[in-house]
Amino acid sequence: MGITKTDLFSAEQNELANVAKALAHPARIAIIQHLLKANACVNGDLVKELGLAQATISQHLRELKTLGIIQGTIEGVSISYCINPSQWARIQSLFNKLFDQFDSEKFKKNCC
Amino acid sequence: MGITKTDLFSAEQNELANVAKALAHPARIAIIQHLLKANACVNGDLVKELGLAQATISQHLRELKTLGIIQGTIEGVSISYCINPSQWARIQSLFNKLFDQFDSEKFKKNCC
DNA sequence: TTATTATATTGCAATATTACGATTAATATT
DNA sequence: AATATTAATCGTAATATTGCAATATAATAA
Repeated sequence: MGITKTDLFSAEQNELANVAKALAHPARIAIIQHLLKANACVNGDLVKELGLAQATISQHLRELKTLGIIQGTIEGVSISYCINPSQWARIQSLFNKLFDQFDSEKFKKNCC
Repeated sequence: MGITKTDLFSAEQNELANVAKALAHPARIAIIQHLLKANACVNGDLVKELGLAQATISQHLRELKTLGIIQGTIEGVSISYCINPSQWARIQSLFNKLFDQFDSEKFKKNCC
């Protein structure tokens, strides 16, 4: 089918899965890393940085924007993008909540 | 196309994207959470826990196994699953490396 | 052996994703 | 106004993902 049965899972499980999906492409990882490194706004020179077509980059940017991970502000003809700090913090906490469920000590004794 | 141009990106970017892809489905999140919560091996009663068909669960388990996130050991007729602690730690560190690139102080002053 | 139980694999349909050329819309420059 | 620049959107092709019924496989039980 190719369609996910979201109703079977909790809101948090679905949200985490959606965030993970946003990170599930190296181009989007690269875009995020670029914006994190710049520590500020960056014009759409991403097309030159990554080796993908303008339309493709634009599509990846839209996905990240849809999830609120990045913001874009118009700057004349071009557009400046940056990480949305609060959403990025939220994503970090979502992942940390998952990672924190892991107790490595118990696993050492108990695991198959 | 539906095919990712992995050659344009670094090994680490591709690995992180692949790990994110493994987490990019609520059923796989739920499976991982279940195994983390148990803190031990769990027989394949996941089919009853989640509301998906046996074939579907088996497919999700295979994806997680392929990435080394979970392990399965045969236990008579059934199979016991658990988190692979070292791979889980590695995944955690991959994400943390990404999150650590974010300097919230600089963003407060500088962002668009 | 035969049946039962648990899981994996196969095959398929429906939908999603990735990528890009072409086009469009908006602003700048001349 | 005419042209150039930048980025979004549309349309389309190729491939991937999700889900399940049906079947296969493997181990145990009767």
